[in-house]
Amino acid sequence: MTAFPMQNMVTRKLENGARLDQRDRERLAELVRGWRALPPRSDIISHGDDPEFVHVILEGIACRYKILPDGRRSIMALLIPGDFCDMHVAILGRMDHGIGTLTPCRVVDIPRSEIEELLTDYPNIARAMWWATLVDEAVLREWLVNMGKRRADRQMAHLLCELYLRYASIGWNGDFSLPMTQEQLSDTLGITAVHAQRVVAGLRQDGLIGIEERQITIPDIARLMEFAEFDPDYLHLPS
Amino acid sequence: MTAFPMQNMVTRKLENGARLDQRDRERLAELVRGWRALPPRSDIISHGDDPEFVHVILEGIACRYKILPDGRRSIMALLIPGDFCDMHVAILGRMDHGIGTLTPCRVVDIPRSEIEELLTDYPNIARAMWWATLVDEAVLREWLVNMGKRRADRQMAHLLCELYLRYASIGWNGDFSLPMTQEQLSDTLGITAVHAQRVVAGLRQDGLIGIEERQITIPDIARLMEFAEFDPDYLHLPS
DNA sequence: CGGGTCCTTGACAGATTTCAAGACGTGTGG
DNA sequence: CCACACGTCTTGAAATCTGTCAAGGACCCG
Repeated sequence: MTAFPMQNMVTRKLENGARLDQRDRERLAELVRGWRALPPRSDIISHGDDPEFVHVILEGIACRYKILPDGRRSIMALLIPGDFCDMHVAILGRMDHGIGTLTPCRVVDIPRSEIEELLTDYPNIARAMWWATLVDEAVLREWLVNMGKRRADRQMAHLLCELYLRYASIGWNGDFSLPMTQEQLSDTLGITAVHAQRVVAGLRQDGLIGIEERQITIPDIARLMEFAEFDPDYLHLPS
Repeated sequence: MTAFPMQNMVTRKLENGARLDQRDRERLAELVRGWRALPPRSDIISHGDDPEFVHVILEGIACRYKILPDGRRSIMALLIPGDFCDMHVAILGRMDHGIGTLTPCRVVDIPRSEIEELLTDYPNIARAMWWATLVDEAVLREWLVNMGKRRADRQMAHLLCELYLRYASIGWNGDFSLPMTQEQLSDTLGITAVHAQRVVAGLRQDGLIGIEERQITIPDIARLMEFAEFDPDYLHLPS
């Protein structure tokens, strides 16, 4: 899961939500020109910030997270290439959570003024961005179901199916292999790292997932989806 | 928790998110003129619908929910007076979950065309509605943390604190008492009804909540908030 | 080599579910 | 008025899942 044509991730993602024309695509291509590289475990934006930039992931995996009073971390969203981190925080005024990298990332910082202009002058893009926000909300709802009602092994399987489809939806063409640690997965699913390891081991033993170079792979997505009772409806992808 | 000045619930709620002028208020007052009454356990809008109306709760409690393949119900949001049920589904195209009443409700149905007009001609209201959508998302994130990291008793306490503040934010002036059944609470927290009952009994024994006429009351909100480690930040209410 | 991160394993404790049964209140119909 | 059904709440005991604590191994990198 390394190099792949990254300029287009944003366009591909947004085209799932609205029809874009050539002018839209060119503007988006301009926007993501200058990027910066971030190491793992670094904050893209911190809790409490009143952000002047909108951030977009071009490569790598980041997350929304909160730290509890006792120091535990809760991951509430995974952000992959094409995802906007904090599109509409301006309306809320301040971040109520942090966003940080899990793997090495490439990130673009877009001044809020440019975004305002974008939303005004490019209605297709504006619509696509609201679509993305609403899908994020739908994903949160599904995670809530997942966490509330399913046991850890199905939960893990469900998360993997979602990521598989989300990567597919941005045109990811290589094999799926997930560069997340088991601790990161456990913070995402709301279980302990020890338990996450046992779950991974169990899924592997059942042949539902594979492990190559410490990364999870999916030998048979259909089987995994069946095990997870996965219904892709909530991702609102074009069929 | 019965009769209270209901026409203003919508205005009060939205005024937490944006400054409204007299013209905005008058338009909103017109919108919620005609309402209908719904008994408990009835759908306001069903999974899969492509809705032509936007629904607003004027009285009672409703919920977003999904039914799992095995028949269990998962409640992903509680909707109280002033809340818009399905404001922006038009962008997504179809409902990926259902919305149903938990108690008797009064609901307004607003044609989508009127909403479109509202969003165009009343920018303050449009902004307030996006604010509401983003707060809904923030609430979902907090629920995810709650469910993932806290034990059932704190979870229950946390939910009660949130509802207390949300009622306060729409100008609720009477005593807080919650007309939800323990089964409804359990579906919201992702625990079994049996366990929910034990948790409620425990909180009651510790004096953190009271029960009057089968409804939960809060004798000392400060103590309950402390127990729940509740931080109201995520509700983005004006301070 | 040393230090760090990550993965793995075992035994035990704790939280939550499951299954089963009964109590309580309310409304309906005989 | 009573009998009955129904939804809700309550309780107990056992099974199951998940967390906790503790330790060791694998791997990478300076």
